[in-house]
Amino acid sequence: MSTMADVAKLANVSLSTVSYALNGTRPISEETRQRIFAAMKTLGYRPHALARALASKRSHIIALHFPTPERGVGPTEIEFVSSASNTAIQHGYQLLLWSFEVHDLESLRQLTQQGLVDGVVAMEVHLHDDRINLFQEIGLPFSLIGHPADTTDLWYVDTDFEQAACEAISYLISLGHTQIAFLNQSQSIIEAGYGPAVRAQASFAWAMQKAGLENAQRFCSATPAEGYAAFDDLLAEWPELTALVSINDRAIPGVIQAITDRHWRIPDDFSIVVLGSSAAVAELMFPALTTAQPLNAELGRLGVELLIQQIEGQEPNQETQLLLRSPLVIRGSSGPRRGVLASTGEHSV
Amino acid sequence: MSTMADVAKLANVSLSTVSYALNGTRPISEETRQRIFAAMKTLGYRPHALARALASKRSHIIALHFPTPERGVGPTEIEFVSSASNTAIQHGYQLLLWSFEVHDLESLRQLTQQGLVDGVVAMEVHLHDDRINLFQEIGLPFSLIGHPADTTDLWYVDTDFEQAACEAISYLISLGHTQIAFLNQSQSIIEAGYGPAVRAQASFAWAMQKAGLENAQRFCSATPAEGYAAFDDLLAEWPELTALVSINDRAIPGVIQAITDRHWRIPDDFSIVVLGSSAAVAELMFPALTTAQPLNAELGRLGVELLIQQIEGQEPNQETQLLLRSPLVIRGSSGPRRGVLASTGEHSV
DNA sequence: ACGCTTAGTCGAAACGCTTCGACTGCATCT
DNA sequence: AGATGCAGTCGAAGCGTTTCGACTAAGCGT
Repeated sequence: MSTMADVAKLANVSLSTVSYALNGTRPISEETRQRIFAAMKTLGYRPHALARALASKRSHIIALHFPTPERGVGPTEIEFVSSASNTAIQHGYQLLLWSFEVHDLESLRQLTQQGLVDGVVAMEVHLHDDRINLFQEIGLPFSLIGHPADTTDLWYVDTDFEQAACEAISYLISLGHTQIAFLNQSQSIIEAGYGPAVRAQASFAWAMQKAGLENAQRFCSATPAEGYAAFDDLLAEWPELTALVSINDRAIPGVIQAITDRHWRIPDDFSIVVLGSSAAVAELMFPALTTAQPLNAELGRLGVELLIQQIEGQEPNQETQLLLRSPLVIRGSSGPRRGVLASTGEHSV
Repeated sequence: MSTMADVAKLANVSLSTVSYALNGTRPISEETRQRIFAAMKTLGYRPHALARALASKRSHIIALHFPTPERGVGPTEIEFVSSASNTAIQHGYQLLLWSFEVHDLESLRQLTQQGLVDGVVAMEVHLHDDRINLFQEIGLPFSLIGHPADTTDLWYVDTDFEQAACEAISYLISLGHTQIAFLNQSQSIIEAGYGPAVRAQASFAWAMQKAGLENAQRFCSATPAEGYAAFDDLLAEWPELTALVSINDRAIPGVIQAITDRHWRIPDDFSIVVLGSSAAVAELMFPALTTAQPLNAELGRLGVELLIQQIEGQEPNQETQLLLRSPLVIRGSSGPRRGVLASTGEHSV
C-alpha cells in the first residue's frame, strides 16, 4: 500500500501539502491539488484509517452497545443494528458491535478506555442505568436508544410507549371493547426498571382509569407457555374480557392457542393489539398482529446521528431528546367487540 | 489518560521495557515486572488500541459483512451477529458491522483498503460470489458463513441444507406422508445463486426421487400473501398433498391461513416442516413450527474463529470447511399423515 | 515606498505504541 | 581462559497520519 509520502514524492510536494489537499485544512492552489490527486489516483492511494485516527485523536469509530435483553434476544431487535451501521458509514464512521450484557460495566469500561471509540450508542436503557454514570465519568460522548428516569443533559431517542399504549386503548374502545387486559413482561423485568414495560404499564393503567374502565394486568415471561397460562389466569379473574394489549410479543402465540382452545376466533371473539413489535414479527403470527409498531430503523439512525453530532460538537440540528410515535398498524388480530351493537357501554367495576 | 511513557517513568524503566512486560515479548525480571504493573495500576493505565494497532500492523478489528438479504432482513439473522461479536471480544478482537448490500463491491473495497480491519467474515454467500475474488486480490484474510460452488482454499462454515432437506423428508415419510411439496424462496433468489435455497431444492428433488416419490416444487417470495397463493397452486396441481417442506419461513403464515381456510387442521390434516428457521421464529407461529434448526450462534462463533486463526497464521485446530447439521426440532406443525394406517405406500405418478 | 495581510507551501514535531539492534553481566561449555 | 549464550534492559527508529510554526511571494491600503 502506498502512503502519503509516496504521493508527495510523485506529486513533487511536501507530505503536509498532501494532507492539506486531502482534508482541505489549508488552502492549496488548484494546480498542485490537481497534481496531488492525479498522483493519488495512479498510486491507488487510500488514507490509512488507523494512522489518521492516531494523529487526529478521532477514530471515527463508534460502538453500539447492544446487550442481549433479559427477555432473550428477540427477532425485533435486528432492525436497529443494520440501520445504525448504515447511518454510521454514511457519515464516515464505523460501527462496532458490543453485545455483552447490560450490567457488565467492567467490560464496558475496559473497551471504552482503549481509546478506540469516539462514542457509544447504548440500547436497552433502564430507568436507572449505570452505564450513563460510567460514560459521564470517563467523559465519553454517548447517546441512548431508550431513556432513563432522569434525562437531564442526556441525548436520546426512544419510542413513545405511553402514546402507543393510549392509542391502542382508544382504538380498542372505539371498537366497543370495554374489558381490556394488559399483558406485560415478567415481573423481574419491570423491577429491573426496563423502561418500555414500565411506561406502557403505567400508561395503560392511567388510560383505563381515565376511561372509567377496569385495569386488568398480568406479568408474563416471554414464552408461549407462560402466555397460555397468563391468558387463562386473566380470564379466570375477568371473564368478560374481549381484548388484550400486550408488550410481550413472544408470549402471544400461547395466547392465541389459549383462545383457539376455547373455540374462540380472532378477531371475532377476541382482539389483540401488541406494542413494540416489528412488522416482521407481526406478520409471522396468524392472524397477523395489529401493532403499535415502533420505527426501529429510525431509532437506530437517530441514535447514531445524535451521537455523531455530539462528537463533532455541532449545534444539534434537531431536538436532542426525541420520542417517536409508533403508528398503529391494523392487521388481522383486532376487530369490533363481539355483539358490540347490542351492548355498548355496560361494564361492571 | 496516561501513556506507556508515564508508566515507564514511574517504574523507573525504559519505555520499551514496559512494552515487553505488557506483551511478554522479551523476558523481564520478576522484580521489574512487579514494579511496572504496580505503576500501571496506580496510573490506571490502559494501552491505547489505535497506537498499538498502528505500530504492530494488527488492528485486532474484524468486520462482519452482514448484507441485508434479498428476501428482506429477517428475524432469524440476529443470532449470528451477537454471537460473532461476543466471540471476537473473547479473543481480543473487535467486531465491526458492515451491512450494505452484497453487490456493493465498491464500498467493500474502500472499507477494506483503509487498513482498519485485519479480516472479514462474509455472510449471505452466493454460489458465485465476487467478494471472494476481491478479498483474494487485496490479500485480506476472510472467512465465510455460507459457501460458494468452488470452495478451493476457502475457509468457511455453513449449515448443511442438504442434510436438513433429507432429514425433513425422511421424517415426513416415516410419518406416512408420500405426497410432499417443497416451497422454495423466489425464483430470482435461486437464480442469483443463493446457496441454501439452491442446495435445499436440489437435495429435496434428489431425496424424493430416491424414495420413488414425486417432486412437487414451487417458488415463492417471502410474504404471507405469496405463501397463500403458492399453497393454492400446489394443491391445484397435486391435490393429494399432505405435507410441505419449506425454506421460506416468512411465507408460512400465508400457508397456515390457506390451510385453515380449507377447514383443515395442522398437523392432523397437513404437516409443515421448515428448514433454516431459528427457534425464536418457529415459536412465534401457531402451531409452533417443526424445523430443521440451524445452529446460528455456532455459525457466528465458528466464522469468527476461523477468521482469527487465519489472521494469526495458526495451524487450524479444526477443519476449515465445516458443514453443521441442523437438528430436527419437532414442534406442533407436523404429525402422522391423515388416515395413515389405512393407506400406506399408495401414491400415483 | 511601507508595513500588513493572505494564499500557498514546507519541515518537523507530535500521536502512543512495537520492535530491532545493541549492550551488560553472569552462567555455561570446551 | 576464552568463547558462547541467554536473561534483562535501553535507545532509537519506525507505523502513516495531522497539525503547528515559519517562510515566501504577492496583493493591498495609505
